[in-house]
Amino acid sequence: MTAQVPEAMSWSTENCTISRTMQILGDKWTFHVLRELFVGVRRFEDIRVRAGIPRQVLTERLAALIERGLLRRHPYRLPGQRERYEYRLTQAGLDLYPVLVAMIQWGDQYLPLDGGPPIVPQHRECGEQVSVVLRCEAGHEPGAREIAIRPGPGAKPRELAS
Amino acid sequence: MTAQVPEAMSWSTENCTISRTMQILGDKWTFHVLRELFVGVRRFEDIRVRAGIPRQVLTERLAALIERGLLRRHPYRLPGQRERYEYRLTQAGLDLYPVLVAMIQWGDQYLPLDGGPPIVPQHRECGEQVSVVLRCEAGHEPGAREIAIRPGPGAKPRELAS
DNA sequence: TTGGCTGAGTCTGTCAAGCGGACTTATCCT
DNA sequence: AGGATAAGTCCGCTTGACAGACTCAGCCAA
Repeated sequence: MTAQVPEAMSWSTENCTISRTMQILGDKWTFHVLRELFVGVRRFEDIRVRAGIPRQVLTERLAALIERGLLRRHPYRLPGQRERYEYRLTQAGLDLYPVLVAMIQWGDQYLPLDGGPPIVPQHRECGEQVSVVLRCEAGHEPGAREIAIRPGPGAKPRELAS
Repeated sequence: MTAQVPEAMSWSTENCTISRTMQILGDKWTFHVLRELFVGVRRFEDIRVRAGIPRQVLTERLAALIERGLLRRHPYRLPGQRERYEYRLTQAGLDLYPVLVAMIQWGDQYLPLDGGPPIVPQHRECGEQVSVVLRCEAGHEPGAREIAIRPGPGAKPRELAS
């Protein structure tokens, strides 16, 4: 029943895609910032208040997301005020939609609220709800137990130095 | 061009599904732990070494994930050793596959490695690579710019107390 | 032209959390 | 009895989060 030595034990974790992605996203606040941008809130002060982030942390996270290419600063000007900047998702940022939608979907299933889901991703054109689906190249849509995460071409054998 | 007041500004963030999901997953280490479990590494010491997590932190994270219902402890016994416990994903945990796969997919696209992807999710039956797809109820598969995250039935108006 | 307002920060001191390394416990083997 | 091992617990240091005060630039109204 118990695999004596799981296959993965022979492979290094140092270049794992999940780790590398988590170095960018893997922070309590980063997802809150992204959520705000995805729902259309783009200004420093609005993001800060809605997400409840300490200013300093927000400053730092926005800078990091810009540096990583997920956001860009965009000048705007309200009538009778000076020019300021808002933050917008780049294509790389927008391509996190599947991650966000998958998280919403999981949360709605396992942490449901009485009143129903508070936020819903929808297709702009038809107004229908959007969800994520797992699909293999052959067109099957496997359930969770039919999937395995295996080493790929870039996998490195693990060093077993003490 | 700039939305003067984004629609989302009128809605509360307090019960947001992403926040609630992030209260469980939103931690630098939790995803590393989940990755190990998804690739089949289940034992405390193996997880600790591979993920490079401080023992204390691992202890705490495993306990939290168990309490939240994503993992369960499962007794095992190696020949000539006493009984110990390993950690396995529950159905709720396995249902995070779409989140993990979406993250791998994003990482492979935007943080590619020379040697190709180090880990690949595949369909056990046919061996083909699995990816996530966004799909609406009407069967369309919208791109990132065709999606909007809108308030749903459970959305609460925001309190504007200072 | 002075003074106030506002958005977007920076500065500062406190306190919790992460961290590496040493120590502990329980069981099995020789 | 002595040693090995998995899974922790304990300890002190350092890093980061946090709240709250302060700054800065440009615009407005008086």
